[in-house]
Parts: sequence; C-alpha cells; structure tokens
Amino acid sequence: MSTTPSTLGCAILGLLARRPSTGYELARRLDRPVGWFWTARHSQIYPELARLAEAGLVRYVESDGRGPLRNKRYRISAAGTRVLRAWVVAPHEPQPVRDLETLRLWSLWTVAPAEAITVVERARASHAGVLAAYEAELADVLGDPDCRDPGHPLFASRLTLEGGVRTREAAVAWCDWMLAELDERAESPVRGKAGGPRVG
Amino acid sequence: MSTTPSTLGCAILGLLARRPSTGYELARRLDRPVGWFWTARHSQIYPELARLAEAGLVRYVESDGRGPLRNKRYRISAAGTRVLRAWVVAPHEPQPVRDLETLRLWSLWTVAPAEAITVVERARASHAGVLAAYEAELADVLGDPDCRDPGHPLFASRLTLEGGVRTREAAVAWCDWMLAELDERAESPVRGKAGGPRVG
DNA sequence: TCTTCCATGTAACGCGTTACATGATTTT
DNA sequence: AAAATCATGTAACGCGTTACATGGAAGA
Repeated sequence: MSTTPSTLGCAILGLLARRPSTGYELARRLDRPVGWFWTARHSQIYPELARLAEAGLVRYVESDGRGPLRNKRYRISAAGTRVLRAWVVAPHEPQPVRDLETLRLWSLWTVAPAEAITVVERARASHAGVLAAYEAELADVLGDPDCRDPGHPLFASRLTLEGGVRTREAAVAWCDWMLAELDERAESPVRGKAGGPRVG
Repeated sequence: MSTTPSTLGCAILGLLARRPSTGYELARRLDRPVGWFWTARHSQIYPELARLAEAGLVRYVESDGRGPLRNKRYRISAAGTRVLRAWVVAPHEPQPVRDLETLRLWSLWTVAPAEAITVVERARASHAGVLAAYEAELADVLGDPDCRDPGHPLFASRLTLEGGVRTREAAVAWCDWMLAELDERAESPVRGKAGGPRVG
C-alpha cells in the first residue's frame, strides 16, 4: 500500500521517534547530533512532512504561530513506527562512496610536495576538529545510564558516536602517516624511474 | 575567465591527467579504483566532457567508431592541468557527511536486540568485503616501485588506498565492538523505566 | 542465435541547495 | 534601531540516476 518513504522521510521518522518536533526544530536537529550523519534544509523538510502526514506515518497538532502561519507539532504514528523499524532492519545495497577529500588526494601527485603537505595538514585539522566534537558529544551521552539500555535512544546515539570517534581517529592517524611519507620523500626525493635513492 | 568546473569535471580531469581515455573508458574507470571514492554514469560523463572541451580544459581526437557515432579520445590540456592543480590545493569547506548506514544505526534502539545484531552483522560483512578489495588493490600498487615517487600517480593511489584500508579496518572493529555490546545487553538486559526494550 | 561488450548520446525524473517571501518576538 | 531567532512555506536551479535510443563486433 504505502510506499516506503525516501531516506529523508526515514531520517525524519527517526527524529520524531525520539521526540515530537516542529518542522523548524527538525531542521535544527538535523545539524547536531544527527546532522553528523545526515543533513537537510527546512525547504526540504516541510514538503516531506506533508508527504509523511498524507501517508499517515506522522500526525500533527496545530496551534497559533508567532508568524503569519500556524505552528504544527509533529509526532510519529504507530504506522510510522512500523515503517521505521522495517527500514532499519531491511537489507540495503551498500551505497557508493562519495568522498571529495579522497578524490582530491587521488590527484595529489600532480602538485609539488610542499603544497601536498599543506593539503594533508588541512585535512588532518578538519578530521581532528570533528573528532573533538564527537568525543564531547559521546562524553555527554556516557554520563546518562540510559545509554546502556538497548531500547533507549541514547544507546543508539552511543553506538553511532563511538563509530564516529573510531573512524575519525583512523583518519587522523592516516593523515599523520601521509605527512610522514611526504616528509621522507621531500627530504630524499626519488628521481624518475631509472635511479635515485629508493627507500623501503 | 573560466569558472572552476564541477566536482565531476575535476574528477574527470584527474582521470585524464593519469592517461587519455574515451568517455566510455572514463565510465569504466569510475568504477574501480577511482570509483571507490567517486562514481558517475556515462550519461553524466558525456555532457561534462563536452563542457570541459568547450572550456579548453581537455582536447580530443576523433576516429571512426564501431557504432553509428564517432569515437572521441580525450586528453587533458595544459590549462586543464593548471585547473586540476589549483583545485587540489585550494581550501575546501568540509562537506557534510551523508552516511546512510550510520543513519540507520541511529534508530537501532527501536528494534529488538536479535534484529539489531543481524543489522550490525550485515554492516560488518559489507565493510569487510570492501576492506579485502582495498587490500588487494593496495598490494598491487605496492608491487610497483613507482608508488614511492611523490610525482607519480601510483603514489597518490597508494595514499588513498591506505586511507581506505585504515578506515574500513576501523569500521570492522567498530562493528565487532557493537556486536559485543549487543550480546552483553541481550544476555543481561537492562530493564528500562517502563520495562524492557519496548517502544511506544 | 542470443548475449555481451564497445561506444555515444538524450530525456525524464527525483533529491538537494540556494534564494525568495512573510512577519512576530527577543536580544543586542 | 538593528539584528538574530522563531516559524512556515514556495520557486528556480543543479547534480545524479534511470531509462530511452542506436548499432557494429565478438563470443557463447
């Protein structure tokens, strides 16, 4: 009957399963902490909420708004919860990776070593910044004993944040490794295929 | 004068900087190994090649094709190389992450522990598969001494593949950690405030 | 003979971003 | 007085996917 909603629809259902919100609040929640994994603008959220409501997956109560339009506070319905659960457990094709940073590094051989080092240093700083944010968020979550309960939202928050910390730690270590490689080559550059000091 | 091309345009320039190709070949190369970080269909590639040619960033020679249309073999121009280098070293905004798998895990608290374990096991298998492919590819690259030369394409291939290996290793370890957490909780479940992993 | 590969394009559609539009309340 | 925040929508545009369209050569 009801077709499975879009990924954004499922993201919104996941947000509303944790607590009811207005469209505006959803837009803000799709920054931090969910926004670490998925983002959307309000211009995308309002139409999607209308679709979800029409499909019976969410309900809303209206109230007088401060602006010219009425406020709508949405909550997930029983049918919405069923759809969300089905989406979580359904097998999914592994999505193709779109990693702009790695794509740039893939052409790093075209630039001078000094510039290459700058590029990698910037990447490292970016990863380190996100890592710090993840760690702070995770520390918050760990302070609440509910994060040990597999049926509590904070349990899932803990899982995803732990993943974020681990992958960003790996990324920072990778950048450090690249910088070591670049330093080494910059000090004793390899000249062409035919000669030069070859290492390792 | 010439506006910076789209990300896809820069991806294509990066491919052509390594070696000349036809549009068809580019479509295949955007599977493996570049396709690990960026993908595109031929329906997107052909128009983009036309735009790059018009901007003078690539050139092509035509020849008789086997089908009804003429073959075009593209190579990067001097201007294209300059644009590519500038794109590699330019500072870029960190792109928002769109991670469908983590988004799903973020709602993992809504499903029964047994189902949650299945979800994580599937994720682990997926990461492990990609990891194996990266490792095989990296072993290939390491067999060529050119991969130590910072000015050689294989050097950049080595950097990116090393990053892929490291992040996927971290992802597999993360999944194992999650499975341990889920097993632990499944054996001695925490009873929430309302009792059990029940979702309203 | 049928399928796959080589090879190049166009068209329709969906998702996502930026910009447009409105207007009250709170903070600086 | 000006800016930011709260709050909800629409419109235009770009990127990406799927499907449409064509047709020769090679292999099963």
